[in-house]
This record gives sequence, C-alpha cells and structure tokens, in this order.
Amino acid sequence: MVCKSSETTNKKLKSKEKQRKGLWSPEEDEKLRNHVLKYGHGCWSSIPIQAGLQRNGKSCRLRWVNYLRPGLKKGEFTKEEETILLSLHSILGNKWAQISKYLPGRTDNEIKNYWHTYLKKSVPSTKHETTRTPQTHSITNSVNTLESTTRKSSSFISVGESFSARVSNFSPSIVFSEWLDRSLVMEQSPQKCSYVQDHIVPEESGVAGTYGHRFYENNNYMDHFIPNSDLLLEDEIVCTSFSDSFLVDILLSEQRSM
DNA sequence: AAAGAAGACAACCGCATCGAT
DNA sequence: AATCGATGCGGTTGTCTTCTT
Repeated sequence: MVCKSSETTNKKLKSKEKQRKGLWSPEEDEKLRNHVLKYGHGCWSSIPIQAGLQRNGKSCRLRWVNYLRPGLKKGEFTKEEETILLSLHSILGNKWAQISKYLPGRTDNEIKNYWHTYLKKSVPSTKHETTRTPQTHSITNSVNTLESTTRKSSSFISVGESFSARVSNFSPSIVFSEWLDRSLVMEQSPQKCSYVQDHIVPEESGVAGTYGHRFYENNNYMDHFIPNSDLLLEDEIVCTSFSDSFLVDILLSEQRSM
C-alpha cells in the first residue's frame, strides 16, 4: 500500500510544479494504458513519473479505473441494470463503489452520474441523498420490481452482454466483488464458463468475515472457498455470474427486520 | 445562424481509512 | 501512540455537447 522512496518523493515534488489538470489527451491515455498494462499499477503515486505523465497519481488512478481499464462497459444502461441500481440504491444509499460491484463493467463514477442524470428524478426524494443512510420505505417497491423482472425474464436477468444471472438461494449478506477483474479473465477464455461469486459468510455460520468465492458448475454449487488473491490463478474460473434472487432476499430480509 | 440554457459526462477536491515507520 | 503518505470514496465542479429560442 505504502510505497515511497526519497528519490520518488523528490521527483514527485518537482513534478508537482507542472502538473496538468483537466481532460486527458489521447497521448496521455496511451502513455498510461501502455504503462499499466506493461508494469501494472503497484504504486499510483509513482506511475506519473515512470510513465512520463505530468499528472498526479490520483488523477492517473481515476483515469484508469473510470476510463482506460479493460472490461469496462460503455453505452447506455440496460433495463436490468437500471432495476438493479434502483434496488441496490434503496438498500445501500449512495454507496456507489459498493453498488458498482454488482454491476459488472460499470464504474462507481458512471453509476453516480447515471443516478443523478436519469434515476434520481424517477425516485421520490429521500433522506439518504444527504444523510447517506439507506432508507427502507422504498424497499417494498424494489422487491416488487425485482421480482417482476425476475419472472418476466424466466429467472434470468441479463446483466450486460456477457453476464447472465441465475436464480439461486443466497444469504442476504452475500456480496459480490472484483467483477471487473474477473470479467477480464472471462474475456480471455470465454469458452470455459462457470459461475463464480464472492461472498461474506453470514455470521451465524461461524465464519463471519471470511472473504472468498463460491463456485457453481453446471448449476451445481461447489462448497469451497478460495481466497480472492488466488482466484485469478484458477484456470477453470473464467466467468462471473449474478444472482438476482439474492437481491430479493436482501430486500425481503431488510423488510422483515423493520 | 447565433446565443443562452440545459443536460451529460469527466475530472477534481476533501475527507476517511489503512499500513508503515 | 503519533505521524505520514497512499489509496479509495462520495460530493461537487468543470467542460463539452445538444437543445431551444
């Protein structure tokens, strides 16, 4: 996480004087893309120097995450994505980074913009716009919307071009993560497809906080976990999937606990 | 055709958190 | 325990495009 050297810091101080701001040029994009693809992004603060960019590390990170990173989905949100976004927002509030984990290929910034541009007006204004505290009064509507969507699509929600969602029973505390990274793996070998999902194991199961992956192959749940860091090394793990019923579960559970 | 308004998207800023020292 | 730097997140602002008059 922390990566510093006196040399780097000195260089950084010097470069600070002439740091560029504003929109990125195609040349800058190219430099950043080439550098990250070649060397990775171990330390964002040193990347501008190494890549020959007159930007700060934060700006580089943002540009990569929101625009240059492979696997990003461009274009309009699908109806399903919109439904998911509305539902998750009713649960999570303005937790854009968390919401983005459920929408493969979409960035938190993109989701935030989309919300403010299109969806905000379609939802009655709620407190959590300002308090960041999730509201529950819209949960019933969200459940209905989700359930009807699920039925209409015969238990499948199509999430973007490459993902399909399969109904399965998950605990409300299931969460997904690293969609984008995994979507990259899928792109590399799309012929091999299994269902992979991250989740936090419910506390009652005795392994609270454990972070891992649950696997599905040919609709069969395979009960084992693999640490996040190891996942990408697994040859057979090449596809991600999205459960829609888990959302319904979350919503229903929230509703019940009211 | 031109100017102003509104909308959409990209990027910045400030703060919180985390890990290293 | 305190401090510092890096990173990530959410709110906000800036800029470009499209629409309206």
